[in-house]
Amino acid sequence: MSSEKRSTLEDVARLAGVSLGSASRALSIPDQVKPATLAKVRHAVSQLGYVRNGAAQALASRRTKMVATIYPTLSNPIFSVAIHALQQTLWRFGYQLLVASHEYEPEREIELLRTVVERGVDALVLVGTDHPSEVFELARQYDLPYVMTWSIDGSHYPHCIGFSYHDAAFDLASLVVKMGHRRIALCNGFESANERARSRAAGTRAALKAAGLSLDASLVTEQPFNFEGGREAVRIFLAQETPPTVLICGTDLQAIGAIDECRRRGIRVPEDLSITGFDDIEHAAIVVPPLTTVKVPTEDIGVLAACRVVSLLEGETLRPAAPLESRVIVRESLGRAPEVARSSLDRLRGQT
Amino acid sequence: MSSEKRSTLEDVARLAGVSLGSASRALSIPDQVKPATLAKVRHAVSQLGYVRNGAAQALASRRTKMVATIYPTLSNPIFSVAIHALQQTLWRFGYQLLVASHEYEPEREIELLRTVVERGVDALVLVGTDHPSEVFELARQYDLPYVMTWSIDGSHYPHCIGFSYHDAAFDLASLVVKMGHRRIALCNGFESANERARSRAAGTRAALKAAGLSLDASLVTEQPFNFEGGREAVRIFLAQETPPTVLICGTDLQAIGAIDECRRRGIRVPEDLSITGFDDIEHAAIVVPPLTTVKVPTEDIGVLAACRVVSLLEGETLRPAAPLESRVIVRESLGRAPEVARSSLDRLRGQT
DNA sequence: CTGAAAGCGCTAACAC
DNA sequence: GTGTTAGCGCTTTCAG
Repeated sequence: MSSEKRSTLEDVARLAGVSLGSASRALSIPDQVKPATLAKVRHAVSQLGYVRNGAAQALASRRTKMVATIYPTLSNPIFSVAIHALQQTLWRFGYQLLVASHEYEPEREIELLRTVVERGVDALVLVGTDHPSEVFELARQYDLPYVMTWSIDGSHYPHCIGFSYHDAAFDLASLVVKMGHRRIALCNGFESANERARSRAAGTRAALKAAGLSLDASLVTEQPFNFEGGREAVRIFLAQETPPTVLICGTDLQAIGAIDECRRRGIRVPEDLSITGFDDIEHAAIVVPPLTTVKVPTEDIGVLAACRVVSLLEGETLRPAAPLESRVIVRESLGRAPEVARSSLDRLRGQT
Repeated sequence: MSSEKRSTLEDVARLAGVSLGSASRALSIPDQVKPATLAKVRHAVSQLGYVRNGAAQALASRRTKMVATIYPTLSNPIFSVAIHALQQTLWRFGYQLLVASHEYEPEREIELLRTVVERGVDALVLVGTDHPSEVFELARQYDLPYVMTWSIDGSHYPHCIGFSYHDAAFDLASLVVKMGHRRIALCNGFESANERARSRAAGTRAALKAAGLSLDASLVTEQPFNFEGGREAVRIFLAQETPPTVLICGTDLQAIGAIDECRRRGIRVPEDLSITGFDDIEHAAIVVPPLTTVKVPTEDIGVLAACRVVSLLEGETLRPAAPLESRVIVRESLGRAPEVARSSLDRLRGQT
């Protein structure tokens, strides 16, 4: 139990009166050793408080039992929930999770990946399909299996766990149109290096087009995926000659920020301006007014990505996974488009 | 740039025409090799696309350049922000962060720690001071330096980065008292294995005592640190004969849940019931009504913990850190205690 | 400043 | 089933 120095497998073997090899096997493939040996080894292990040396194991076996995931940010609850699910599930299979985040900077993603490769991981879980080519080169060079999460789109990557942002956005925008909105604004995230943002925009545009509408260029903005991004969008669009009647946001975080900005300015949601979100974070149901948004399969993404990674690591060949479901959640932040002149808003804004 | 198999330091040395040892030094202690050698090695490295093998390095040097942190949960934004700061800062010093969460189960914390030790980490960042004794035993046995975060209390651990939950709670409760409240309810987290929850309760009690008041046992509940916990507290306390006029919550998450529950029930905040939070997450300012809470030094905790860990790892001897600051943030969710009979509430509840 | 060489602790053939 | 042994790729003395 005590032992000043960390004891080694050799100590265990000696104490158990077996060879190094048997001791090793007893620990990693217990059903290939005689029960008696197993018992002796186990006893010695607990007596010495022995703990494997991961580095040595990794060096000799060429597997670290670690998988890395590189996320845009941990500050969006949607991501922390998925990461948690990922971690729990990997853990259950005996794998550790190395988490890193690049805060939406492609350069940093490469750096992180490089470090993580150097540290030694058996596989990668990436967010989205749009990555610098260096990412794929590194993965190939060290033949690291990788699974991509969140997005399932036209890209033909073998292992994607996610849903169609295009379709989800399409469904939501269709509802917006159905509510009578014609002057529709979009607060998206930055589309470069983010196929989810692009798919969302595309899905939105497709829905408008299906209704004979289109997205006015002056009613689209790219903002950070946080409260402030949504606030800024409200400021931008409400300063316009003819403000929109609805603001479609790329994330709930933006939408909640937008709602807050409206409250501060005395803009009523949804009477003066409807607002929609995306993700259905827990807060979406609580904010006032509750947010109309798209529920995405956050938890499942984490769990299924973990399962797939493990399968890949165990050498299974898997066919592409089916897309998961997303669903529009109707709450109060989306209302009918005002039929008449936007009198109250105009009043608030002082002059037209 | 290509190379089918991962190249080794030996390949680099050969290509550079130097010895293995020199190549190794060139990479880790560049200013102890002749510039010419350095250049040759660097060139070979980039030519081969060489990346160190972390496991081998760890095995030989007995340092992994990884630190692990074990958090209660990632679902509280206060934690994900701190973790992000921790990670960024460690990264800057060349360390990787291994993140794990135990969801407030002490048993799991031990398991996680064991795995993390086995994997090999150079140091630990723990949350709070209250941990199963196994945690300390393991840390000692593998002499892993550790720093404890968030809480600074009477416990005499050498490396704590945080603030006094007791004092923070004291300040907040003092304000509550000053606002005229006498019937005060506390929705705390589970106090076992959580000295932060205990300190908060103690601080609250101390403030009441200083005002000649005390916390009625029937007005204290332990709930999970999430929305639902706050909701439940509202249900419990409002069902009472004489409901409280204020609900002090252990986290903003609980407070926001409580506010939501009130809204659903038509209880006005703060007119019928005042509510306070703790943490000052970004949402606290946005919820309606905005939350009176305690701002805690989230970011600093991450950054300073990282710095301290690195210092320890580099062999510096540090004296205990000074406590960080917390500050009461006054917003609208805390109002004056109603002077008169709680007529409106009573009406809502049907009968007294 | 550099080269040679001895491990770090474990796994994975390979014989027995 | 079990013991033996040769590395895994790197760091780190120790001479020179």
